[in-house]
Amino acid sequence: MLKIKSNWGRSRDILSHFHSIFGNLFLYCSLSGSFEVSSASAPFSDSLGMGLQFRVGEGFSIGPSSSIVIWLGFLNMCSVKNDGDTERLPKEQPDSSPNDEGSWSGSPTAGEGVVLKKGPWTSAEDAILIDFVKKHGEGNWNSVQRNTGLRRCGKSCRLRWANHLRPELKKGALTQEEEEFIIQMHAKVGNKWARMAALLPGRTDNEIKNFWNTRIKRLQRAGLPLYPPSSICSGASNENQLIQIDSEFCNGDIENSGVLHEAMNEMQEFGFDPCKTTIGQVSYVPLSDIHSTFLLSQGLEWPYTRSLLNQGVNDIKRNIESETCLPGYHGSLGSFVSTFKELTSGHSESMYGNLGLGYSYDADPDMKNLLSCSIPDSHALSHGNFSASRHSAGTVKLELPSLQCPDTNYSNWITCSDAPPHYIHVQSPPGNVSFMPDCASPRSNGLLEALVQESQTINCGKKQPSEKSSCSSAITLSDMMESTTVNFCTAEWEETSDQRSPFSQSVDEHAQITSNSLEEIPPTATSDTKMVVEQDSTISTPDNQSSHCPGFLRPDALLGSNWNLRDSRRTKENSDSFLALQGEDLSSAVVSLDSCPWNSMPSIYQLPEH
DNA sequence: AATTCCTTCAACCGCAGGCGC
DNA sequence: TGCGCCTGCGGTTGAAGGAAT
Repeated sequence: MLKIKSNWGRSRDILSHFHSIFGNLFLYCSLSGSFEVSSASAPFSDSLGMGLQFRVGEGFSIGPSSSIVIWLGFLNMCSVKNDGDTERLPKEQPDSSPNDEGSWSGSPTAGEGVVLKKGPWTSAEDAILIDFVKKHGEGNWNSVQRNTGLRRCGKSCRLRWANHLRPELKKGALTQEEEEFIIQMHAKVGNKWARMAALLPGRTDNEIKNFWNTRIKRLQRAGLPLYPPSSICSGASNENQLIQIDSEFCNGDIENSGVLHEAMNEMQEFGFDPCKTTIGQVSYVPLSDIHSTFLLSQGLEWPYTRSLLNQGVNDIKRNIESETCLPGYHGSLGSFVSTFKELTSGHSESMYGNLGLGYSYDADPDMKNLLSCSIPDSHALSHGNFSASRHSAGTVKLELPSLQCPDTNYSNWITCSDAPPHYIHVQSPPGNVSFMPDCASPRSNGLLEALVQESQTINCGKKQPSEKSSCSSAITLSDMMESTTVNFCTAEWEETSDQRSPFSQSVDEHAQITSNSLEEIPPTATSDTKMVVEQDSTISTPDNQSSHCPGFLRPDALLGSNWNLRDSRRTKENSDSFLALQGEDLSSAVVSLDSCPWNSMPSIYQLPEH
């Protein structure tokens, strides 16, 4: 960008000089923003709005006494309009302007064979785009190239406008409040950058994404948790609301859940004030993550510390012993959450800890199982950071931690109510989920590696110095990939005499959690851990076995858990009845956690075809 | 001062959904 | 229903600049 301040005569000389240097370029004079014209003669007086363009060396005139301050950008690739006449000039060949910013080679071509430019935008291009948007509004981006000659594809124009040229954009670094908001939002919605950006006026999804990626790299390196406990806590501070929402969900009236809609609307319309608002004040807490969020809100550490979790288990066991079922568990997840909160309330202090990356392989099967049960749909969930926001066929995409499935179809995760005896009803999200080796591919963004690394870090931190040496080599990614298949819930309605709908009975009638069952969770070792994903199927539980899990499991909650579920069977009629109940193609699973032959689950590589 | 490493961020890419024909 | 176009989203890349050596 050159600044030329001159009277007209000198300006013309200068422009001619540029012309001699750059050839038959187009010089673009933006009259917006930094461009200023102190005076101009008649021919240009009506062009003082936007996008004054002229061609070097051609007959333009301006009053000889005019003094112009011109910010010049060079636009050597497109034809420009001149006094309303669109002039299509012979194409400037890229190789004729090797010094031009951006790239030409391999660029896509527009309809007229115009080679589109790639690479950084020039201010001249910006001005053209701004001009176009001012005249035509946003949208119709592909017409930018057609109407202005700007040799940028529509997507590029849209991106440039959205990320850089929009007048409402905030410049500068994110504020502390905005960063906190992003962290909390990420804990809730995962990598939904656009959604976050919509709630952060003046910020772009790209900006937020870059912030997050930078942040996780930094924290990864430092071995710090991704989610500060305070962030998570505030993210679910309104427990009552969560439970209320949850209860309504559990009543099955999802679509008409006023609370849900209210919460959703509130989230979308609450007019987030980055200076004042924290996400904790927002009641947007999708059901699918209520439990995990709640648990995390208790500062529940993940990996859960053995002491805490043992304590929690013991508490639950005591309650189980006295009541057989979880007290207060009346078919509502929220109720269970309340129960769990009560059970763990005395230990919340010890719960506060590492909420971030860190799935501990320091197996404590009891607790992991327990807590896996408690977190039905969590991105951060099991390991604090795994997430699977997209369930593409056959694979789980390991995206960075969030506590929530962003595209949660809330109806997909209704659990707990009206399940038959000894069953835990689980609905898995659409699409099969598996844990495939490609998770460790470079495309996986290194998250798995990060996870492993984090776990090592944490484990090392917990161990005595003498143990650290072994710690570092305790788990490697390859180890994990080779030895770990994670069994997801595969379930089927047991062929019981009761052929009623699985939903015809309430959980509080049937959910039975016994201390015995808790103790029956097999000891685990990483090498034995398996992940199996099946969909639209159920796992049966022998009647003489009680489920360990109080009703809300979901597959990815088991990621990294040490559960190995017994072989599964499918009962079509039960599955069909479930689907009929749901009225949509949802996966369902009834999971029972009996004393299954833990190693009999098929690995994900042996998934039966559905 | 030169080089390497690291961080940041703008921009590209592929994909998916919506829409009109 | 299929196709093409447009738009939006999320993942990824690579250039630029700063920090470290």
